[in-house]
Amino acid sequence: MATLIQIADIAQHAGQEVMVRGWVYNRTDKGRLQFLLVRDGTGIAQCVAFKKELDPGVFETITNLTQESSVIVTGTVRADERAPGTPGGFEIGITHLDVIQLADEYPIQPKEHGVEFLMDHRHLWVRSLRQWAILRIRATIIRSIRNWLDEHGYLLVDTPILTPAAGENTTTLFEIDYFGEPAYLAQTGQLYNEANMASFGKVYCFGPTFRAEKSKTRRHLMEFWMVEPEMAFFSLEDLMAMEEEFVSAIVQDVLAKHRAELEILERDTARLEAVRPPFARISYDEAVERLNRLAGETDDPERKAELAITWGDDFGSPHETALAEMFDRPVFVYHYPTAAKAFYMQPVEGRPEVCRSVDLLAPEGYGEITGGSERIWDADLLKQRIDEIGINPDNYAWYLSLRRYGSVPHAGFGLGVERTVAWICGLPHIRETIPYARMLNRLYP
RNA sequence: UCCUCAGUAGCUCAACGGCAGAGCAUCCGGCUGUUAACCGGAGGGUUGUAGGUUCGAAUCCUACCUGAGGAGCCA
Repeated sequence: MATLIQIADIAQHAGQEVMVRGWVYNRTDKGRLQFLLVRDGTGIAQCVAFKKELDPGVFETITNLTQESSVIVTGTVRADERAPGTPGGFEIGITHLDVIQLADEYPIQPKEHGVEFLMDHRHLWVRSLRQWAILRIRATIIRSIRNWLDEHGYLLVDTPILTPAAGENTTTLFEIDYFGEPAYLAQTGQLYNEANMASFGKVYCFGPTFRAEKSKTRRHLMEFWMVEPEMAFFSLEDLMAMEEEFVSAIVQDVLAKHRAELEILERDTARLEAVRPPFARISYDEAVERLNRLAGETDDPERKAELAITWGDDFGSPHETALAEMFDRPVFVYHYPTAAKAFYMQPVEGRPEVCRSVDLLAPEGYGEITGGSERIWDADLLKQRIDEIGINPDNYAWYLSLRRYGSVPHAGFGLGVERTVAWICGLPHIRETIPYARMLNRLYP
């Protein structure tokens, strides 16, 4: 009796009679010889059918198989270095095959397609080898994030998705009708995290966040996943020390578990091996200097204009890319101008024009993957900042009150999962890092 | 929102003012080691939409729609 196996484990079954349940990834018709590539979710295996070795009806069935038909294959595993697949090197000599459903003509072929077509067929595209590799790595990244935090004393405390008021910026909120009242999809769990950290010390929230920004770039989604740790008694220096350990652990975990997937994606893993503490730390002041020095050194006027920056401006993506290229691993940029950052960030002592904030820029042009800060913990200062930027303090009454009941210095940050996946996988666009991307012009499927 | 580019067969593209084409996919035939197999044959089109210029428009012009790349904003 054939043993049901997973293709990932095919090497352990050499010489055995096995059964594989899955989908026909591709078929090559050589007349009296048929090659099937069958996927089962764990991998892809080549299955070979010789006409003279099979019942004529079964062989006929195989020659009529269409791409993505669902099948149960029975056969004998043998090592063969010619056999393609994942893991590959082994193939199944078919002795029997049952068709569960003969697939209609499948729209996605094993060849190049346009982006729009693939995104319209995302529900099928996720079956493709590249997408399979990416989404498996995504799952590991998420698991790795949670494992690291859970093992280091951080408590998962969920924050609401339906919220009564703005987290940061009212123009980028999705508004919904909450029984006649306006409500908004959360764009951060941070304010709630600040309440929760006073109960548990070190907390994190992890869920989808929503931003109605009309941005149309390779690094933006309307719905994306973010993990946000928040820690009591943490300074900016503590935050950077924690972040570099955390991010390095995620990268090293993916390297340890997904060599095959990274190879499918043709990722240069040497760049990932380098991601270990310590990461470089440069101040915003120094970053501006470095950028202007670089702009001064270049002869290309277009490039010069792109890199030049006046103190006080936030970095654009050419700036982030140029800064990140100066280092072989992620780099921290800290003490941003207060005016360019959110209202709740702690000003630097004696220099209130900059704040105790830090962004982590990924290498290879992947830009900002985390953003964090020390939070203002003094009640009067926080109230003053809220008044300065002109938001309604009534909406923040509970948040402000946290500063009256045992307020402590604290800090936290948010890490964008999709940007992290794009960086680790070496993808040019964030749309492939999430199963069903929600973008400016994309809500289907 | 701005700038640039592109929409032609199911898919990827060619034809750039004068007969609407190819490869892949599909269907039929051939092939016992294919790696996006190969060889022969067949079917498949309101050239994004609307208007204009012209004897004649896929091709030139205008508007709109859709998408891509970049910018801004951000994780």
